[in-house]
Amino acid sequence: MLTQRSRYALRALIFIARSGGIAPVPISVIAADQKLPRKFLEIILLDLKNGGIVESYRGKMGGYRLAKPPGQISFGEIIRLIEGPLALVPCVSVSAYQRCADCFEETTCVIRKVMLTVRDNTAAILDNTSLADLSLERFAA
Amino acid sequence: MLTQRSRYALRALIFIARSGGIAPVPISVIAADQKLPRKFLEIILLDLKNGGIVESYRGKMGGYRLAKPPGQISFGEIIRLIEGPLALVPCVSVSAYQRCADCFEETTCVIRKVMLTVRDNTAAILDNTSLADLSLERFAA
DNA sequence: CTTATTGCCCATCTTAACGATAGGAATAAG
DNA sequence: CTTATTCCTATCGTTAAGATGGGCAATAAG
Repeated sequence: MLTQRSRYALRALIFIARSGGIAPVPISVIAADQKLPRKFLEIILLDLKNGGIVESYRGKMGGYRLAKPPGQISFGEIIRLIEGPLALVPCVSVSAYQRCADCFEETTCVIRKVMLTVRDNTAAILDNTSLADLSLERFAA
Repeated sequence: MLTQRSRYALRALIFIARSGGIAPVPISVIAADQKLPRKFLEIILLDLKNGGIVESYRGKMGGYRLAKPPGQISFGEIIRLIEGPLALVPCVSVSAYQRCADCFEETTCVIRKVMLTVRDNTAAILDNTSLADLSLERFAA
């Protein structure tokens, strides 16, 4: 299961993408429309900013805007940034590889083989779905 | 990421499957061979027992044995039992469906669509891999 | 310059889950 | 009876998750 943070991040970004103009979207607008806890969302958007997914503008007329074209922001990137690796075990993570504790032989580990397949499938989907693929459909989650 | 519990469960079950005889395998043997914390493993095996995956025998010559043929014990079943649903969001879980909080319209939610695809792919892999598919290869995780 | 608006930073809080360990009761084999 | 084993209950420390509140800093409008 994803954490709330990730779900909130996805919803906020989709909302921003759909509001997609030149003008940045203030956090209060995002929170109100998507019914997300305002203060909590602040922290998440800050992470998204530090991760290079959104840019922010302070002061009057400020808010948040996508830092890249929506087609270049994939679900995979968002989830990796907020949630961590997509992999179910550390030894099959591409972005955050780590040998499993007490692993005998990684190359022949059958658990690893299965988990690697899962990871590759998951990554293929999430990395190939971007904020541009969402059209105008309504959403939540 | 899976929890340690799930990894331990998988390793223990694979070990039992490979030791696959009539005699039950005592927890101490599993823990020693797989280098798992004995007491912690106890709790996990108890869950596996209550979940109908293993059966246990007390007293001398006691231990654990698979409750079904290895071909009928899938990774999916094990992980669902120990870890919870495979789905990344509650609204796409088959085994533990739950409407997402603050969801507007489930049918048109684009996040849901993507997550549903991921879940189906993941489930297809994990439900079609069983303890019988592991042959004699060495493993860890 | 003043002021309203907005993001940014810091601190705090509660709750639950995770990972793990300890001790003793039940039970079965010899 | 002794010994080996599972089962049950309790406990513990740590961390993450989810969330809120207060005030500072920047910035644009007037």
